[in-house]
Amino acid sequence: MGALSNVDRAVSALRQMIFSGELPPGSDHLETELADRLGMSRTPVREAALMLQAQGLVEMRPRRGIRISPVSAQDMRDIYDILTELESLAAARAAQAGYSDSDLETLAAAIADMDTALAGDDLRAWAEADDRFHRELVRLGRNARLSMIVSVMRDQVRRARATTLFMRPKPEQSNADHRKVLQAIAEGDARTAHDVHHAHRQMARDMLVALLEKHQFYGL
Amino acid sequence: MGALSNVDRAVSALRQMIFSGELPPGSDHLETELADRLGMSRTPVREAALMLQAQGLVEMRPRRGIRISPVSAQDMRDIYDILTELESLAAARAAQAGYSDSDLETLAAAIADMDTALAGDDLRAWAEADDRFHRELVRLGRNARLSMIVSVMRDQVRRARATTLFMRPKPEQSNADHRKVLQAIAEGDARTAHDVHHAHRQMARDMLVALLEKHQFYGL
DNA sequence: GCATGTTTTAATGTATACGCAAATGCATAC
DNA sequence: GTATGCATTTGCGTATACATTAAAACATGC
Repeated sequence: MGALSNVDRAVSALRQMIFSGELPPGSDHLETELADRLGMSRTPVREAALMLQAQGLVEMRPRRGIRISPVSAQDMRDIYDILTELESLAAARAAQAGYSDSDLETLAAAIADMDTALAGDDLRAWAEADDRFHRELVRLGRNARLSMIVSVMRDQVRRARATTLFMRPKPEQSNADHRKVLQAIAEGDARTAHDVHHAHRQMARDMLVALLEKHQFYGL
Repeated sequence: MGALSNVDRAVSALRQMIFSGELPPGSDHLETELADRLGMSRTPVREAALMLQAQGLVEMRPRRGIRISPVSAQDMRDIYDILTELESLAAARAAQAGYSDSDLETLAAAIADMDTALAGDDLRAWAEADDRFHRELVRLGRNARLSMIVSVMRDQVRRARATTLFMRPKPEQSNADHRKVLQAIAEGDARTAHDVHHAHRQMARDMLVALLEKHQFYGL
């Protein structure tokens, strides 16, 4: 009942190492090396790698090792395009679902937290609350598959954002958008929820891609 | 250099068995059973199952075996929603890409084939050409990740369509939509390409879901 | 009969063994 | 110095062994 298998541990550990930069994008690692590092045999490492491969975090290439996927500016463009469409759909569906104000508390709280973080210049806290907002938004859209796809895409975005967070303009407009989306959902206005969120994400996309291209973060 | 591994073979074989109905939705199968059936050991079967699980075709549940995922009407609704958004995005991007008429030949051919099939009442040929049209459309959108997600979703749709193909109205309107989309792409009209395709898919969704619910194909 | 605790069974998760083939290094020829 | 063929190494794909542990079967008490 210690319910977490070695495969689970390997998945978490590898994700952690990837997001922390301990395993840099583009680097190769032999199955044996990772197995030793994680203190287990090759089998669970291979299975974990297979799962991470399905999510686009690594690529397994025979004899060259497990490669941590690089994320180019082009990748980020593609990913944001998908994210934009699917999150906007979720926003529309959430509006149609007719949630009560209490159902929407989590969203409101996330917005408030972003304001606080912004006032205190705590970008890390802001990013966390921003993530929380978008995660909850998608959850409210009530489409399990969509949630899963979006979370995979968001993982990729997180990798890019880690590097660009401190070089971009303070996201002041951002929260105004969030508020509009929340209001539209509360009012059951699917069209507005969709369109506002769509524009919001498209803006974010253009900004991030511009930064990535300017600084040539091809590896990350 | 007989480059195809047992894992590859297992993936193809299992997919084939799933789509053909040899492994019916909702049925459970032990790893050992499948391994015997495919004439290999458990290892490649497990790895194949892991991949198919990532695509939502099976679920691995400890001690209960590998379950072929059932697809409920609700699942189909969710899947079509995703498909609709992503294909429409692809249509818009294709329109923006400024393809020449010769680039769009494959699309035109698929449409022509659908007409022929319809005239000859060959629904199977129609379904094949329809698939071809949508696959090419997505490809023209030039977003590899999006293509991958869409193809996973389409796999699920295919399972449902197999059963409903012969009980629905002849898809006569369908090709008119296809033509409009093609024309919009040729003219570089992203908005129209997007909207027409969006409406097209939404219609298909409603029809399929209605059929599934009417006939209670919960298992499939 | 039904519920509860105990034994048995067996499917899985993981480790390990091993052959093959790809990559690497080396020697030789030009 | 470069190229070609051969030998060597080694990482991976797969099979297999085995301990763990959830589920099933069973027995026992009410």
